[in-house]
Amino acid sequence: MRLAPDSDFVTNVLGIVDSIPAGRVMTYGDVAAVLGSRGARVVGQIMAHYGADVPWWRVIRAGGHPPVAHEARALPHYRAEGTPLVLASTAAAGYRVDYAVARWSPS
DNA sequence: CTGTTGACGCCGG
DNA sequence: GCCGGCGCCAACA
Repeated sequence: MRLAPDSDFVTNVLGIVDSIPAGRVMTYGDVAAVLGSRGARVVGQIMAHYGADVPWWRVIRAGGHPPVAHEARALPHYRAEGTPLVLASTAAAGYRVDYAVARWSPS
């Protein structure tokens, strides 16, 4: 039951994500806000099915964590793009994006 | 129109 | 600072 690939909502979301410059990130909630909606979940759904064509790793959760099942997959991208990261005290705890610095707002 | 499903967000404990 | 619960929005059966 995925969202309509030809829907404006999907097109807008993918467009916004694609407009995020390297080294910057946006939360699902921010992307949804730009669309005038608070459907942060919907944005996640779109990313899950159609995010393959956009830099999905630049879209993170409000807490600064990458998608729950993709943190390891996104890390190399962040390192390559120079995205501000905050390594956890313990290596096992993983890492999180320095949202305060890497935050990006489309103009 | 109602129910179900999420790569989510915020608040309270 | 971590964990759990409730709320939101869009699309499909």
